[in-house]
Amino acid sequence: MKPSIPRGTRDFGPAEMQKRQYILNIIRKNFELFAYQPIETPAMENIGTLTGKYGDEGDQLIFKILNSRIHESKNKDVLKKEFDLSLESSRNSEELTEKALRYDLTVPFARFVVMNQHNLTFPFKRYQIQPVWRADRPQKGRYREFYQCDADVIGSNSLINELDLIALMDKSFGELNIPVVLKINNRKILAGIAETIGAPDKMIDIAVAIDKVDKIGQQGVENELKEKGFTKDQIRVLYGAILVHGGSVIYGDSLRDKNNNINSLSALVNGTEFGKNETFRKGIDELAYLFNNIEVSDSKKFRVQFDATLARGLNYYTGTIFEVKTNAGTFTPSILGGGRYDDLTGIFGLPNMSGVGISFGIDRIYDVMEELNLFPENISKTASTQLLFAHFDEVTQSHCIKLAGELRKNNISCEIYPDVTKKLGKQFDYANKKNIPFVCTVGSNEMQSGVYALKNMEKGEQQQLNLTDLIEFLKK
RNA sequence: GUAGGUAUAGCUCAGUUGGUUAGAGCAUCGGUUUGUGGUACCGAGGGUCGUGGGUUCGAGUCCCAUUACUUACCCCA
Repeated sequence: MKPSIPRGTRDFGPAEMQKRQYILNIIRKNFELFAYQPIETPAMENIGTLTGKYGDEGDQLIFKILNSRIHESKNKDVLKKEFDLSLESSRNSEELTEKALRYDLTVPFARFVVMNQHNLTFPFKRYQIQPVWRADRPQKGRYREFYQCDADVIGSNSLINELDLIALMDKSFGELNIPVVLKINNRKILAGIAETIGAPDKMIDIAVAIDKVDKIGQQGVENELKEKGFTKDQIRVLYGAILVHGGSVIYGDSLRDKNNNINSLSALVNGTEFGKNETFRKGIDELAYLFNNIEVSDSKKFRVQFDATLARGLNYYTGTIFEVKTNAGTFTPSILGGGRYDDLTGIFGLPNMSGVGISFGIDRIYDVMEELNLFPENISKTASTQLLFAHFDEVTQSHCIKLAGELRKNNISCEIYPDVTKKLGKQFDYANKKNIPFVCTVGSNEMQSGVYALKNMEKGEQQQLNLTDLIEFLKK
């Protein structure tokens, strides 16, 4: 049988893992620095926990798990009926699939919070680093299994939490050395717009259409809106707010334009029909607060923009929404997403629990860093084995076991060439290929004298050292 | 769901208008070299050309189907 793995999934070899861990370590360190606490949840959830939270498109991308032992069911007639219905339309049948793989970390977190509400101190700040699964069609930067690194705080309405998360993003992307743009919007603004033009349930349609203005132009957006059933009048009013200001959907650009951001916000309130809508004004107020209070360490590396077209497909967002993209290179997918959800726990029976969080997508961060060549050069050498013991027979090999033990006591990473061979060349070649910088050759002479030959593989130099000196030398 | 592209050795790929026994580089193993690697030279193993059918005297090459992979749209990390 030819070995293979499901499409959209990947294996990671040692070289890739070293880079992935480099990214993970920076993010995890910052999560802890900002006082978020770790949790983990199961890979699978009961399917009812997940459905209905991600929007129609999202729900269809949930990986469902076929119930086991359906052949033992006593209700096969029901199963057959359910199966036939499932062939006709997209639906959930708990007779067939009562479990599913998690689609993100936020919804399982909300479920966790409700189940553990009496053991948690609120506001609760948690971080979670685990894989998620989506039944998407894989392509560049899009995987069916990938890691999310989430930081959320739940049980607090304060916009201080948003500022905290912005500082966390700034620091993390700064340390990863990725130049990024943080786009911010507020679902209340989108909701206010939808209410004003008399289509309160079509907020997502509006945002999705407007978001494409860069790609398909104003006319294209208009056509798409018409297709979605908007009238000419509605579209005209919409354009009044969204496109009139400089012809762009982006109002401010970076913190250096802080005033520009704020001015354009107030112009929206005072100069358009939308200003009369309370939800809209609330959204603008919240955004203005954030722009007035954002502090970032380096506004050249970390730019912040208000983007009125930023929508995000997930249903549960209600306030601030975040998205981060890199602005360098050709591969520029979103590498972080997040936002505020006012009532995600309500459906599980715990209302009035506002939360806000972000999710780093390390698989795409990896792809971006690879393209921009942002990994440190020495990354492959930093964590690898320091020394290989080469030998000639069973006697000298077993002597190496003792020596390796001594080195490991001193935290020196080393290994013994596992096969017995007289061919030193083979053993040196092995060290070479594994990037092991030192080889210690142990023959019968060395065993008797206690003085070993230590070779520096890079320089080709060799020196004679006893065990104590050997350890001292390698410790440096 | 829609539209493209690709499939030949472990890997990356050549393979001409259809024509003898399908090639190269890298990798692997052996040798030159039985206590010193990277280089060099010599040699070896490794292929039902994704699968099934068709056209033809003859198919890796042309046609049809099918599967897998891949890219873009949609949506998303």
